[in-house]
Amino acid sequence: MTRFKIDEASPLPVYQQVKQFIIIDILSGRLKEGDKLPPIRGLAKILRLNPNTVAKVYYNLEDEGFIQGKRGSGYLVKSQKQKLDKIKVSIIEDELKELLKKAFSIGFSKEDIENLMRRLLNNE
Amino acid sequence: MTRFKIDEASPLPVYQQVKQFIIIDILSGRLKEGDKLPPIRGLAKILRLNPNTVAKVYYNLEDEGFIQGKRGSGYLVKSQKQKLDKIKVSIIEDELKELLKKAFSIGFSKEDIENLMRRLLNNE
Amino acid sequence: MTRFKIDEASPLPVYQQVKQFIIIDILSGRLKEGDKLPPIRGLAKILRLNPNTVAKVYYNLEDEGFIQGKRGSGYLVKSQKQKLDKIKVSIIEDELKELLKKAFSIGFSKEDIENLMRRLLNNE
Amino acid sequence: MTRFKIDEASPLPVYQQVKQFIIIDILSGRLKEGDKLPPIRGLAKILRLNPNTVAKVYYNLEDEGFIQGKRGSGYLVKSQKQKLDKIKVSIIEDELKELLKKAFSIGFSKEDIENLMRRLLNNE
DNA sequence: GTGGTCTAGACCACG
DNA sequence: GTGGTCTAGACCACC
Repeated sequence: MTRFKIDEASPLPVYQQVKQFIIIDILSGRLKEGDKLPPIRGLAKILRLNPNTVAKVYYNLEDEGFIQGKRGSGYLVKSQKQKLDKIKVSIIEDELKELLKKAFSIGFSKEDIENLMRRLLNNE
Repeated sequence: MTRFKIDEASPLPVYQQVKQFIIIDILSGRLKEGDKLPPIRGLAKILRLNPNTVAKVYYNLEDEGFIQGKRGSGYLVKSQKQKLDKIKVSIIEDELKELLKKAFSIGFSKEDIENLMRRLLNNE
Repeated sequence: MTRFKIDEASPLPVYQQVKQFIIIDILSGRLKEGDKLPPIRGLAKILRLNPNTVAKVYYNLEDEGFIQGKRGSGYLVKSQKQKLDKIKVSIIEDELKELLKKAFSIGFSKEDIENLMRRLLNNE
Repeated sequence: MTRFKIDEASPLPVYQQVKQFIIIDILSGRLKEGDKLPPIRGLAKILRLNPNTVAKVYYNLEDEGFIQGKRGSGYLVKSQKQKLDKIKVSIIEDELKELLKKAFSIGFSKEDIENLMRRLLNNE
């Protein structure tokens, strides 16, 4: 469960990476509503991070409504199934929009993008 | 020329934002080989930034081969036409790959993505 | 009897919430001198709490003189009628003083408060 | 500016106390839109706290929309004047409602409360 | 000089 | 055993 690798070289701060991994686990359904997250200190040990760093991840996720801390008994996955699909689509859609905007602004045509997309989707 | 807005709230550092804008201007052809970039202090004043910040952008762009500083006469756009197309494609391709990876990992199917893409390309 | 809801999200610890509810029951007269409190394990089961948590509540209430534990026969409500009115007033008075202090410090006038008070007292 | 005293004995965590003080300063107008907050390390030194503790306060206030961090140049007060009155009223109103609820539930009458209020408002 | 991230580790409240 | 708070101090990115 929650098996992932920290990229030391990444410009993205460690705590953001861990946060991303957990969000993806929730959105993909690998972590379901009511599931218990690993304890802060436990996860910290596994990832060889300082407990404070993992705590920061959990605070963040709680702020954003993905998980819910319970005094003395850990964190549970909170998000309601109905909302998940909407979140998923909007995350991807927003990023894709940005990317298209950028592509157009540097001179890509609609066809260029369609071709690139087709190539990527069929190659991997 | 080079008219853009800094997003104070963005997690992207200011100097990265400015750098992005200039690269896009070059890749799009709005800034052509040999064009003179605005002087550091001038651009800094327009954008209400510290000159150090703009200087950092120019050093970066010079490092990456987009522009060329000339003692006493400012910075000129440098890049050779042949390279531009390659750069353009690889920038967009890399980001698109990342995005697709993410989409798949949270459960999108190939069809989901094709549908989303079609919708975005036709709507705006 | 003693029917209440724990607010998991509250910053107030669970045991404090339970304690508050019982004190209010005593001050309001719903629990009278000599009444028997539910057994620790029984109340814990009803509230879906750890018995330790309920035990802590009872120890606290005993410390503060509201109830009295009797070996083998549970806890009884203890407090003497004379004291109750004084306690009631001082609890409310202390909290109200704090609130007024706060209101004044952020710029409320005496009239603002009187108006707010009137509105609340007549509306609900 | 921002002159306050930490209550070591308070059950309220230090960082919450500092946060409260700053919010009150903003709501009262002592800190106005655009004002610069003391640097994290500076305030930490004055209050004899660890910089991390003050940083937590600032992160919190930023989350709640009261202030806005600017990379490398500190935090500014953000909140828009129009909103302030609304926030002020709702903070006090919510707390007052809770208090009245409690008072009624332990047997206070409307008159009891009006009398208490009158006494407090005229005494101090 | 300023904030952002991270580590190491202590102490306490809660369940 | 679990999270919450706090300290001390390091290192880096940004302005």
